[in-house]
Amino acid sequence: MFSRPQNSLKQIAAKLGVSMTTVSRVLSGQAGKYRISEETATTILDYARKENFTPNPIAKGLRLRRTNTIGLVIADVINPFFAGIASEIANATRNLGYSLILSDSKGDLTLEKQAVELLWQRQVDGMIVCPASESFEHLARYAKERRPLVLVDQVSPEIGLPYVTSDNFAAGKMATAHLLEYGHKRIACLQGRPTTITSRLRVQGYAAALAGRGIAFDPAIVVGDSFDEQGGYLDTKLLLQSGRDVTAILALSDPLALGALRALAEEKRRVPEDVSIIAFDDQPFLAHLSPPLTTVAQSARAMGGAAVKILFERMRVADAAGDANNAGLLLPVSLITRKSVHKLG
Amino acid sequence: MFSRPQNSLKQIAAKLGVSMTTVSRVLSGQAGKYRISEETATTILDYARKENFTPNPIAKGLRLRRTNTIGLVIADVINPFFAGIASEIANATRNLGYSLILSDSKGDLTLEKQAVELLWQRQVDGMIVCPASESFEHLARYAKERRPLVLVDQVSPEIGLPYVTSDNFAAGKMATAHLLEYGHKRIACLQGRPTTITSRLRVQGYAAALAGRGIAFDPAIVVGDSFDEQGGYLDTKLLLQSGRDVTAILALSDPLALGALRALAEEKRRVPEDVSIIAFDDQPFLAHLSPPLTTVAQSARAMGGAAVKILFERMRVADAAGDANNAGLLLPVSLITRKSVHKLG
DNA sequence: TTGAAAGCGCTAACAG
DNA sequence: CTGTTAGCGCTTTCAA
Repeated sequence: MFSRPQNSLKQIAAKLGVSMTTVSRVLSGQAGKYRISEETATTILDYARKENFTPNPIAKGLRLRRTNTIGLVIADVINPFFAGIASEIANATRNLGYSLILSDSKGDLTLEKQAVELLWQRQVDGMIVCPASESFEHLARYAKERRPLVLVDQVSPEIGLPYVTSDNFAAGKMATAHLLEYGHKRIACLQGRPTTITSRLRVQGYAAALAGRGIAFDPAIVVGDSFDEQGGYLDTKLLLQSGRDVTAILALSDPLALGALRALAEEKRRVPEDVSIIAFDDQPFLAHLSPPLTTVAQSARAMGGAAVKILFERMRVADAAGDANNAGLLLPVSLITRKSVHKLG
Repeated sequence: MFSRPQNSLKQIAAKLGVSMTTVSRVLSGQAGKYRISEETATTILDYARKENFTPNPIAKGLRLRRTNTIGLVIADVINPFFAGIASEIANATRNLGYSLILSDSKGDLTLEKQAVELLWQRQVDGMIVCPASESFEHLARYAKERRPLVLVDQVSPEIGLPYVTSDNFAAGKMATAHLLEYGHKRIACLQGRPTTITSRLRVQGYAAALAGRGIAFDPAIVVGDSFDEQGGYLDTKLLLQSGRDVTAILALSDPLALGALRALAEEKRRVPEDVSIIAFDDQPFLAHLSPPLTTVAQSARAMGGAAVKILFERMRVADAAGDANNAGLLLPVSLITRKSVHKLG
């Protein structure tokens, strides 16, 4: 089919008058180990170089039962946060000599399950998944099977799989504390999908900060059920029209904050004079809004990088009697202060 | 290594008392063709279903010389435009039963070359690449070898490879014409990397629109050499401080527009009253800036989808005496009018 | 209607 | 220092 005929160990061996074995050994850097003569080795190496030959990874994979391939299933590559994770993972795995098979689950649990199964079938040596939803029990069996699999972002410590995520509790608490310091007492929270682990933890952090100041948690101003712009718009609108007297809004995602901004503008509330706002996930454009938005930043790159590190450690000790010390990593978050929080009183 | 022992055709055959061959045929839907008895077929199918068995794709790949795998090399997954393309490609290929091997070239030509080579080595059945730079001559040989490879975004018709990109010339012309209609005559252009095909075509469109109105092309106000925010900031700053009297800026990317906005704010020019601005690539947040930015939208999703269609067509006719009618696709762009263009006079 | 056997390209015992 | 051989899991002649 292609005009460039793939040549093989066998062909090279024939042409050079040596055995396949020798060629194989030289090409896989085992010349030293088998004490193959300098001369033979260079002949082979030169020829391979000239012909631009590399052993067929498919055949290798079949024989070795390892494919030098990592699977990544991600909820939604368009989302810049996930894109950041994916980018970092792509680079890190490449640098380690692995190829990346990417699967986008579109936030759909069924697709996610299929993707994971397909990837194992494809014999990936390891896998990273950003669970699409709040349920990842379907992944539990892989923990038992001791497969190299690490969870990112949406995680559950109980499931017995290594993971890396941000310290979402601290994030919620930190943002709320900031608002509190600036004199806010009525702080609404746009919570995103409440069944989501990240949402729950952030809201818990929010509640903890409030409790620290002796302020009651008011369920009426903790609202929302999606992480997107539309949700932020709608819930802010409802909140404002309900006449609840909030002086600040904590939006648990960037799109949520965008939606809130739109609602606020429509309702003629100035930001931050009338209503302060803090966003989550520091996308570059936040600095360019008016006003520039104060936000809680989590590092997608750090998450991706850490996931790869943990995964490869797992792969290394996979067959060793690894005692599966469950590497769970909680990455720190930081508050980026800009101009969307107003000092009260 | 894993507790779940992969079972194989051989094992199934043994357990069921039939031959591997039969199992293989049934499982690959060839039961009819070989007139295998209803009974045998269902037995095998049931067992496979129960055991959740799927033939090892690696072995299959080795035997069949086709891996059901597509390669994608992309300049930068974090860039939302490329992320959109990647997302669409991921979904489309998945729906067609293919897995996607992703490689991020980081906009680096060397990495891109390596990625492409590695992917062919990995025996991908087809490949899509978004060239990182203005040079893609290194891809020319694949055209000669008649490999299924399609270029996206940054393309060159002469190279003999099928491609899909936006109508960049029309895009530049359309945006400029809009400005012209609104009475602008001194229109600066933040051109991004000028060696880039997309930049060149858009600037040509800009020039054409100007020429259509008998306005001279002034090289002094067509500036810049990168597509990022920093570049937009710097070049706008210089432009303003040089005292050139521009009334509008055409920014050939979103980040460029963001940078321009920052510079404009610093220099106390109001948008759009003092200076109008049009951006490129419609990112969701553009609607949330103040003012909401008018922009030229190109559909990343459409590009990804089209690329996959063309690729699979190519793959289908790869060995047929395909007359290689060079499918080059120019996707239409559209102008999204918001509030950043002021009517003059 | 079914099976035996060869072989895809590679590596790893085992044997010198 | 080098080679022979078996076999990874699959599909496909060829033969029955």
